[in-house]
Amino acid sequence: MTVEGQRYSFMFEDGATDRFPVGMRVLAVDDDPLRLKVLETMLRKCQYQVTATNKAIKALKMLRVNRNRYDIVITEVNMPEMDGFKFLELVRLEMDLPVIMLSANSDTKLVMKGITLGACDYLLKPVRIERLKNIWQHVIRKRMCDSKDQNKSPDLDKACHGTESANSVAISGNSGENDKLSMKQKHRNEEEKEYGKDDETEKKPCVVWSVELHRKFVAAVNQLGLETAVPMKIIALMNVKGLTSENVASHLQQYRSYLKRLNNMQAQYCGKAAPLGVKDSTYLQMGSIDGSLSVANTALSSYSPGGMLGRLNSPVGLNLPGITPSGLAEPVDPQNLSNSSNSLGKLQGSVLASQFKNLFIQIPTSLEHNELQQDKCTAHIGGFNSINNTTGNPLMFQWNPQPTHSILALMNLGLASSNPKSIELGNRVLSNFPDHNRCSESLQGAGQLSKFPSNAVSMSGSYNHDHSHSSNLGISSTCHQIGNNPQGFSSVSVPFSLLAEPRGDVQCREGLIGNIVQPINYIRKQRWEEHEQDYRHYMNWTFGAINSSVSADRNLNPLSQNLDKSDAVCSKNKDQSNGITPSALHSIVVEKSAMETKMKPSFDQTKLQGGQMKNRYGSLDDIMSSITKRVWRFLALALLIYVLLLWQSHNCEWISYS
DNA sequence: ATACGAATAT
DNA sequence: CATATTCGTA
Repeated sequence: MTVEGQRYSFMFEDGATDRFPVGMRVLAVDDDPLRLKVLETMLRKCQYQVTATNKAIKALKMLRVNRNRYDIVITEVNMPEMDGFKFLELVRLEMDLPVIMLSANSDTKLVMKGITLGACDYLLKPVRIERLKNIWQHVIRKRMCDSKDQNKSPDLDKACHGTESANSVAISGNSGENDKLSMKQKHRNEEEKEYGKDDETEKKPCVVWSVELHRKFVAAVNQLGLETAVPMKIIALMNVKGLTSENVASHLQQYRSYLKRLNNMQAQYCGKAAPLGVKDSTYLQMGSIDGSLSVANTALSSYSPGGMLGRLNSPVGLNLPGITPSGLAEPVDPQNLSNSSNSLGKLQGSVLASQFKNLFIQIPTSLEHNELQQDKCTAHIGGFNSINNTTGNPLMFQWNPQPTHSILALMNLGLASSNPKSIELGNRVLSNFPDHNRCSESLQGAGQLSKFPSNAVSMSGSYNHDHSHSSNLGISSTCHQIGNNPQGFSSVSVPFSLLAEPRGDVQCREGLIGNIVQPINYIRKQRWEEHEQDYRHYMNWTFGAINSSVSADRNLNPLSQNLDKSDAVCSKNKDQSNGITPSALHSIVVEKSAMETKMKPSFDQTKLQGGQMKNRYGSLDDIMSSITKRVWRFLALALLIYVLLLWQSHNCEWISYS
C-alpha cells in the first residue's frame, strides 16, 4: 500500500474516521489565477490541505517529486498551455491519483473524454462548495479499490474507475469474484494436495500485462531510461502490488526484444541508410543508438515519460489515419540524426508489426514541451476524438511543413470490450517503405511473408497516405493505409503481441506496387482510447527522439519539402484540389466495411457483437454507391502511385528489383 | 546474497 | 504465444 493507503487505512476500519476529509491533500490546477484562487479558497473551506498552481506543468513536476504528497488532483480543463485532459492523462499514467476535472463546458463529449481518460469526476462550473466537500469520496473509492485489489490480485486500481475496468491486472485463476472460478480453483488446489506435494509448489498466478499495467511499465522504463531500467526499479516506479521482479524481468525481456526487433527491421530496410553503423542492429547497438535516444528520452522524462504528450492528439479516428500534429522538434545531437532516421525506419517496421490484433498507434514525434504548445485547438470528431494542433486548424495532416510530425501506426488489437456505445472505424496506418524493393528484401531476408489472410489482403480499395521524411541519409516514410479487416475482434488485452511480432513488415509484399494493402479494423472507440496511448507509448520513447531529429533534419533537405507537399496533397482534408477528404477516406472505409459485412455476414457479425457495426454504419453504407466506391478506390490508388513515383524519382538509394 | 538477463519451459 | 522458470553471471 502506498503512503496514501496507510494514511487512510483507518477509513476501512469503521468508526475512527475521526476528522477524515480534513487535511486531505488536494492539488488544484488552473491557469487562471482568479479561478484558481476561488477554487483554492473553496477547497480550503472544506478544510482540505490545498496546493494550488496555475501551471499544469508545474503541477506535474510537483507530483513527480512526490506522488504521495497529494491525495487528489483537481484541474481545470481549459488551460492554454497544457489542457486539462493532457494533464489528466499524464497524471493518470504516472501517478495514478484520482483526478477531478473542472469545466464550465458541459459538452457531453468533453465530459466523456474526461471520464474515458480516467477522470474520477467531472465538475461543472460554477462549482458549489457542497460539491467540493464531497470529493474526498474519490480518494476513498480509490483506496478501497486498491485495498480490494491487494486482497485478490495485484493492483486492480484502474478497475475502480469504471472506465478502465478492462485494464486491470488479472491474475489468472485468482480473481475471486467469480465464485465458480474460485471454487474451481479451490477444487484444483485440493486435488493437487491429495495427489501430494504440489501444494507449496502451487503455481504462481500468471500476471497479465494489461494495457494499463503495461502503460505503467513503459512509463517506468521511460522514466528510468532503457539501459538503466531494471526490474526492481521498475517495480518501484510502477507502484503495482503483487508484481515480482521475475514478472517484470520477463516482461522487460520481451520488451527489449521487441525493441531490438524494431531496430533490426529498421536496419534492414533502411539498409545502408544507416551509416552511423547500426549494422547488425543488436540490442546492444541499439543501446548505443540510445545515446541519441537517451538524450531525447532524458529530455522527455523531464516532463513525462516517452512523449506521452502527443497522446491527446487523438487520431481523427473516424476519418483519417490519425495523423496528428505534434509538437516542436526537440534539439537533437546532430550526430544522432542518422541513427534517428534509422529508428524512424524502425518505427515503420514496428508499424507493420501487426498481424493478429490491430491497433492504431500514434506516435507523437516531437518531444516538445508542453509549455510550448500554444493555441491548441480541440476538435471533436465522431465522438471523443480530438485533434489538437497548433494552428487552430482542425486539419489532420499539417505536420509536414513543420519540424514536427507524428507517426501513427495501426496495430493489431484484440477488442474484447463489449461496450456497445461505439465501434470505431479504425484506420490502419501502415508504415510504408519508401522503397518497396527494399521492403521486399527485408521481407525475404526475414523469410517471412504476410500472414494476413488473403481475403483480408484482397480487400483492395486501400488508401495510402504517405508521408516521408527525408533525412540527410535518405528518405524514411510512413504510409498510412486503410484497408479493411473485419477480423481482429478477438479479444486480446495484452498489447505485447504486436510488439513481439517480428515480421509484421509483411504487408508490403502485396498490393498495388508491391506496396501495402492492409485490412482495416474497426476498433471500438473506447477500447481504442484505452489502448492507443499505451501503444503509442510503446513506441514513443523509442521513436520520439528519432522523429524529432528527423523532423529537424528534414528541413535541410529540399526534397523533403517536396515530399511534404505531396504528402499534404493526400493529407489535407480541405484540399479540394485533390478531393481526398477525411470523410472520403472514411467513406472508403465504410464502404469496404459494408462490403465485408455483406460478404461474411455470419461470422464477422457475430464477432461484431450483434451487428452493431452494421447498425452504426448501415446508413452510411447505403449512402455509398458503388460508383463512389470505385471512384474513391481509384483515387486512393492513384494517390498511392503518385506518392510512390514521387519517392522513386527522388530517392536515389532505392534498390531496384533484379 | 542478490538481482539481472538470456535461455528455456510451460 | 505470453509468461514463468531456470540458470549462469556480475
